[in-house]
Amino acid sequence: MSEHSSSPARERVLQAAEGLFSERGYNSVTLRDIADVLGMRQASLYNHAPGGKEQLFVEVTERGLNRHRRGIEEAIATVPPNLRAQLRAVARWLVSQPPLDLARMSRSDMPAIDPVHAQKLARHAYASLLQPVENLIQQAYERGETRMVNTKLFAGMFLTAIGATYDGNQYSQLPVEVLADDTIDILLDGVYRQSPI
Amino acid sequence: MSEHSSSPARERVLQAAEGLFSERGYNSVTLRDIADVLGMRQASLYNHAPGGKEQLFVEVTERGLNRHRRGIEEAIATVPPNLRAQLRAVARWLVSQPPLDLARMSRSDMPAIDPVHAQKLARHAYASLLQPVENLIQQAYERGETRMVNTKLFAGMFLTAIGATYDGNQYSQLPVEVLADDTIDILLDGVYRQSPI
DNA sequence: ATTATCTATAGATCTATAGATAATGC
DNA sequence: ATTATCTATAGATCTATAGATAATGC
Repeated sequence: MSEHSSSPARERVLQAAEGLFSERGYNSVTLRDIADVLGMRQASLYNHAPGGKEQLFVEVTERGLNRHRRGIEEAIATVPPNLRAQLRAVARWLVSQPPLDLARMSRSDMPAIDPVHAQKLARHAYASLLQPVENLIQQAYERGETRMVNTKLFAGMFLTAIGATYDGNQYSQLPVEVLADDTIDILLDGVYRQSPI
Repeated sequence: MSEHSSSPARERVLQAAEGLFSERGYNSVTLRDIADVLGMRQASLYNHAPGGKEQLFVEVTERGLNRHRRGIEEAIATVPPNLRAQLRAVARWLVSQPPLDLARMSRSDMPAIDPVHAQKLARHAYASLLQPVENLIQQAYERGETRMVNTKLFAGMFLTAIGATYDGNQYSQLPVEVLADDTIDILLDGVYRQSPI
């Protein structure tokens, strides 16, 4: 809970680590990879993270989740209480950040670290990412905007779909914001010409 | 292209390797992990895959992609030419198989192997998974079932959403088939009470 | 004085190879 | 006879620690 006024050097280390872990995952990133990005020696990282690789991962992941919680909240606050506008705002925030891969985190990263840390991160990820989106869809239902829907399922679909907006469509010319909007249109309107009730 | 009449022992090795690689990814699985599952020594794996870890990964990934191409094709062949029925059939096939994580493959697994193999696998994945789903949505559009939509985007959303059906909703009691059907309903109908044109 | 880096290296783990032994399939 | 396993081990890589040197911040 401490706000840890990181030195500039430490801040650079954390950012490099977050970028790499977020892209490739815990086991695919070595301390040497992180040091190389920074142009320093692997051993020097221990000055900033005495707990080593796992501490570094847990710390940058928690930081990232906190930033997302705030970023998502602020994104929502800037738009009217309308599901499409809210999801677009959240999506714009998400694509401005290092990639999120919840599936990889839960299948690959979490099993590699101390179960106590893993459980804490899993709860943190739920509270920071899934819960806020679940709330949006729930409130939209209460406003009468949407039909009844499994909110957890919808939140998961939204986050993984936006998180995957980067790759796969990397050759598509279109800016990620447009892809994100198209993704949201599918989630909200579906693809049928007209809803066949 | 050879159909390689694997011995039963070799077959067991490939299945164990596929299960682990598919769940955790290339870098998070060691040859010892695979050998442990089989109750044998790590060095013994080289009898079945002289090319070592990378050969094992490439081989089981290609095998898996071929199996998917066939499985998807057969799933489609069993149902009428209707998008919802087709996607449900494909989803039932997918959730019966080891998990697919295209995002992790492209961000984490591919960068870890020989670029020549990576490129080959990427094309293979496109042809076996994305292309067939793109065809379904394209044909549905031509039949007048759906509105105009970015087919690559839709195919990616469908595959990642179904692939993520396992985790996240693992506490939801509901069987994966029901979750998959709900996922498809969202992709086809959206979540709005009625499509607001 | 403290923080940030370095070099050097120990210890663990991982992939891969060599060569011996056991199991299997004509 | 061939296939499948084993033990033993080399060589590479990775994490982490110790202790020296350089940079920074009062």
